[in-house]
Amino acid sequence: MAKEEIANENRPLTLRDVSMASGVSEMTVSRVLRGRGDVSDATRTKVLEAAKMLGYVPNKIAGALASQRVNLVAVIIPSLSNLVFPEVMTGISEVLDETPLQPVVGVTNYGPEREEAVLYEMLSWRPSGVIIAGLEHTDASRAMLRAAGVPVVEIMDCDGEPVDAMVGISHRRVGREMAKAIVRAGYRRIGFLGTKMPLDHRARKRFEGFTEALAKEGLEVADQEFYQGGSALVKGREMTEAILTRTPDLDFLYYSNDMIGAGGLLYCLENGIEVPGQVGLAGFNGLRLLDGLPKKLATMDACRAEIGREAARLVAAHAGEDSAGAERHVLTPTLEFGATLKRR
Amino acid sequence: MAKEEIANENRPLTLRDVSMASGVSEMTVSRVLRGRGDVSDATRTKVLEAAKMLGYVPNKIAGALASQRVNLVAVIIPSLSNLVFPEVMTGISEVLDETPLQPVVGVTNYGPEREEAVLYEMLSWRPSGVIIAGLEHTDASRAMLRAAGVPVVEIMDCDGEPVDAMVGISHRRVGREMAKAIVRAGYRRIGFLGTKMPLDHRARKRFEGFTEALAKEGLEVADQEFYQGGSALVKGREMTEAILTRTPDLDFLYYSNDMIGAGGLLYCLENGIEVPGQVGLAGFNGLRLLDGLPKKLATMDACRAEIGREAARLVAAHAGEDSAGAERHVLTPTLEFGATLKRR
DNA sequence: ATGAAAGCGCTAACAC
DNA sequence: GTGTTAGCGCTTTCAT
Repeated sequence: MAKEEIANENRPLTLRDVSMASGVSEMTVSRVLRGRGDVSDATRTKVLEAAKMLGYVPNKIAGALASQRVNLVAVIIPSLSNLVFPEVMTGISEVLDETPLQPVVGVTNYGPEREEAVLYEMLSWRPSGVIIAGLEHTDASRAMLRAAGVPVVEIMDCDGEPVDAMVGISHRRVGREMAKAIVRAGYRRIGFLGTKMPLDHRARKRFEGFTEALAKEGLEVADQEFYQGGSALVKGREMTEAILTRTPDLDFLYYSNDMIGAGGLLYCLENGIEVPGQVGLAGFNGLRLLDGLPKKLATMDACRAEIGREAARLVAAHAGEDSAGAERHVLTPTLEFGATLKRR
Repeated sequence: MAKEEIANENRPLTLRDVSMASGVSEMTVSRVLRGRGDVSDATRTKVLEAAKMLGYVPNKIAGALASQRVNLVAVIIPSLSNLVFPEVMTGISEVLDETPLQPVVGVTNYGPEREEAVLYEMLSWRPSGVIIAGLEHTDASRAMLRAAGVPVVEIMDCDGEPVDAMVGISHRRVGREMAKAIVRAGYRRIGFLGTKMPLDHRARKRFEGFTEALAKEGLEVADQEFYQGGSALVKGREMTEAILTRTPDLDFLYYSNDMIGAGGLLYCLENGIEVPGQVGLAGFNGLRLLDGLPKKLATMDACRAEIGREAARLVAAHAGEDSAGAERHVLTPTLEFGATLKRR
């Protein structure tokens, strides 16, 4: 009944409503609700009951404006459908769950302009920190990140200069290591299959590292194939068929991600191509999702969850400061031979 | 230089800074930046230049408090790793991109208490709408949704009573239709394989619909197997082996999702079990991700992207109102026979 | 077309 | 332990 008396108007409840319902000052109500400062048990109980009865939900907008504090961390990633990014998110959440901080996700679809817009939008909410994928951003984006006055952590990649802190792996190195392992295993006629996306800098760097290391061995990529969109598994099949038809003497196929690698693997198995004897295969990412395939694909782990965790730790550790202290964490992916790459 | 003079202190820029830099009142600066009201071209240019030079990013917290408007839509889902939810998100973004609204994601990990906490947190930012997965929520959550005073759309499911609007499919019906198709195709010894999760209400409803329809045909599930965690593809293999070992005369396996179904399919193919002659298989979801498998798995589409789009449309259409008009949109998934279910 | 004043709902800082 | 006062950075409203 008291409830109806008070909440009859259809406007959101405020601290004032709780204050009136409980007969306690707004300030004390605020203290109780935030668990700050000393409040007598009697008062606390009164307030809590009133708030619960009314169904009061605090207004964080007003709170944030008054306190100049926002417990949000902006997380900016290229895509959610890439599988890799949900795993990064999981790592981030894991760590932030132990703190008062909350992640808020923005998705750029691999568009630099879109990234700029998303970043602008998120910064306008004055988050306590920013975690952003990649080191390549527009000048305007970099300027915003620098001027944000909060910890900024660029993740996934470490081939380049971050604005503030950085947590990632070297994709150039991933490409190089894989090339070396392939050559060491005795393969010589090597094909590359990847995405067409010119904006996927990390895939590009892997390719560059790969060709560079091959060059050192006096080799070059014998043939290559690129795709865009569609089901990765299907594309992996199609590209594999195409490249092997065009260049039948290839003895190794390096895929820029595990999904297309899996498609290629299925194609080979179905067409009686012996793996890894006749043709060796390798991908990138270490997706657990694919664990149940007929053969385990050679790959290199992208350290996704760990990158998320470490980035979140950095932001949490530097929350309230104006930077993440320019820390640089370089993780080292391990090569998994699986059953598609000879162990030399 | 003017920049340094003004931005020397290390505090975020405000409208006032832009006002002083441009010699225009705060109010007019605000109008320019929001594109509201009549402002002369000369003034507009002056303001825009000043803002750009300073690198001013508006403070949405203050803006939201003053205008009592927040262009955020809370989207609450159980998980990001489920593959299904990123697709829903894609549908939502697609539609909201055409509006001033922005999605903000909260993840509950299938925990009702966690959902309650996430919802409370998001509502405290006073979003313009809420899109939330499922119809099952704690009493407190339902109370919050009812009291939110904004459009609320419950998605994915339509077997139950929504708080406000609802966009989804009937999982009971999905289970029933699949059972009917299986029986019609002549299968009689039917096994069920699914998640253990007692909190995945939609999986539970599919199972209920399935057994109910079988019962109408005088049949019951001959054996069942449940799993929890781990790689779904691997689990699919393991469970399939287990159930076929225990009950070798099964002639059909119904999986509660496509990933474990795919694992089962791979197991059967490798072990010389003829599909769909000796054993038929079916899953649920219609994941395009799996398109390149050796055989296409029978499944029913969950209409993920379309659900996202429709929910976003509803929220957008009712933005500013205090409900989404209790609309109910029931989508009808179609049965895809693939190559693992005989076409009767 | 532009400006001045008031206040959104909360919290910091300071009284008592 | 509790209350009072004064903003936080914007936008609304009303004046000019």
